[in-house]
Amino acid sequence: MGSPGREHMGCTAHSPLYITHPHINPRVAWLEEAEDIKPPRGLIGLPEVSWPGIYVPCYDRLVMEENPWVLGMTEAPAPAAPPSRAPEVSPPAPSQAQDSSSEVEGQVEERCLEQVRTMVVGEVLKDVDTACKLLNIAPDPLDWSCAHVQKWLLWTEHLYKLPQVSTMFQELTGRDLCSMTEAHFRQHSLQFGDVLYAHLDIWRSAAAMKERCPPEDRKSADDDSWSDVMCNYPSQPIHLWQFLQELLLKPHNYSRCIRWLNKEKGIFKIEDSAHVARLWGIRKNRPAMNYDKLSRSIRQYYKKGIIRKPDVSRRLVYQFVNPV
DNA sequence: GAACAGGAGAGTC
DNA sequence: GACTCTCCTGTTC
Repeated sequence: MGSPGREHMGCTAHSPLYITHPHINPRVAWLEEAEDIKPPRGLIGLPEVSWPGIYVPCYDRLVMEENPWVLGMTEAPAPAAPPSRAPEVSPPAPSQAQDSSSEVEGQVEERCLEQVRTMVVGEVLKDVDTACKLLNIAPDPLDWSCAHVQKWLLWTEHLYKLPQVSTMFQELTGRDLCSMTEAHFRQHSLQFGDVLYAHLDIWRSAAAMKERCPPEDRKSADDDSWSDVMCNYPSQPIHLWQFLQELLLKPHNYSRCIRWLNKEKGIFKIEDSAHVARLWGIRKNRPAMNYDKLSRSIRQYYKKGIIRKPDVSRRLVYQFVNPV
């Protein structure tokens, strides 16, 4: 990708993500610094749902709760490899035994880290994919128009509860953004320039990774999210009902704001009306969108037979006439 | 007070 | 013309 600011990203013994992918963001690579875990400035406060592999609590959860195998492997290393010689061979000297045991532990740790790395990178890519689909923008910031940049800024503002920063980056294309250094970002927004720079860097890293690792190679990891992006690009206008279905199909990310009550019947509930309206506003570049307007648009579907109220009408509950 | 229902006009593609 | 946004009034929960 050859973006500025990438030159400093050297590969070090303490940056395993670099080993997996030499262009990965250094702000992501801090993950393995287990002894001094603290998020970089740019990632403080990232919501778990959005970047589950990056935020420290998520990393803990990933490793300890969702993947007990990691814990198990760390606490009880796999048995040592069988001896290569006959049993009568005298046991190794204490120092040798220690060496071989620490070597095995090292290998186990290495394996654990490798698997965690793969998961983290996979999560980052998946979340970038999801955002691309929702915003209808390309995964690579270099391809963004001024409108795409504004969408991404609004999205980032919303997701990470930043104050309004999009106005400070007007009239800039994705290429312009990518040519800016962190100092330039700070010039536009003294307080949050570095945060935005960090997020943009994650996107650039993800795009670089996709370039190096084409879809065929990643099929086993997350083929559905990848094909999502490929099917939705280039940009196509989206209908509200399609957008709602997209959210419903990503329960991992959006079940807190919208979820199925009965998927077979197409009945869903909007749990957080303001959030859904905000997402729709970002998607359509309508900052003034609210639930009142969104629900009016939903009601337009009544006549068209796309959405209706379920037989037992409940607040914030709707039904697709033709379930997914 | 929030959600719901629907009319009406305007904007965008 | 289709689709959505926006504003509005009135009703229901």
